[in-house]
Amino acid sequence: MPELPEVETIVRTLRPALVGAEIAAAETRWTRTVAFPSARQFRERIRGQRVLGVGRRAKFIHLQLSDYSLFVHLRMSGDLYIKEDGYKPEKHDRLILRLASRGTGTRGLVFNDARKFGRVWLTDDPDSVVGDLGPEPLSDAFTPAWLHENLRRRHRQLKPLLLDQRFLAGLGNIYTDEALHAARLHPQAASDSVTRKQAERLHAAIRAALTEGIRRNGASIDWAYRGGEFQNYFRVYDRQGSPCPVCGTKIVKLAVGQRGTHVCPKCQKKRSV
DNA sequence: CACGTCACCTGCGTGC
DNA sequence: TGCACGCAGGTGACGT
Repeated sequence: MPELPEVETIVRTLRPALVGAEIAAAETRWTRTVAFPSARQFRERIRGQRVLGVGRRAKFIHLQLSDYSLFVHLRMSGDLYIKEDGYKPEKHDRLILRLASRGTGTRGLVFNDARKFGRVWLTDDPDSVVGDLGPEPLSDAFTPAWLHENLRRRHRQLKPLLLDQRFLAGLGNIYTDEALHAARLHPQAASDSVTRKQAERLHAAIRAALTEGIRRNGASIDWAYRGGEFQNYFRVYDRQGSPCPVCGTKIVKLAVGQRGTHVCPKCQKKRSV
């Protein structure tokens, strides 16, 4: 589920509660959730680690620990939250880190994930997890010139390329559809057909969609507990049959690279505008 | 290299 | 009500 803005929202929520806490023990309730190392080594190594910082790289949550980096990827249905003392593990809790914080009792950092796609890594080599990612779309490295140049370097459909985390890191299905609509580009347009001016529009649209998503605390679909409200401001995503906010034409849903894709057939033409 | 297909999983909405 | 089916904020391994 979560894309960059949802992950950022989670990071901002967790940071004040986690920084300074000590991980007293780990309970692995679905061992495949631990991508690296083995579940047993994970439990051994993480015990006694202190949380020095909480950050984000693309859709990865990054906990800087005393001796390791802990990365969490929520994939489609994962969530990460603090549970207070005395909670009972719930149905889809896959990993629980028991926390010993100054003054308080034993809280838990819980990784809940209905579909079991989410993964965690505990490593002293961050690049082994996030080393192949493209630039952060909200960083200075992501410029209109960079986007234009690198779009032209490939011959790909725009949307699958924007979803490719090695190309650009953080976009998912929602924000890609939203950005392409705002930029008036068709998701199946060839990346090397994008003009300088179109790349500038796309760059601005990507930044705007993500920034707006963060400002609204992300989107909550089947996921109300975060209080995100970006879903109330979708231009095209999940709005098939409803009017385009720009021209009133009915939004159409198609499949692009096996992903549900939402476009305004009038605003977004395959052939350049 | 680009793209299609399937796999990984569970839950929910829809339609019969 | 029951049940089959399709679809879901993601990614990665294949095959062509």
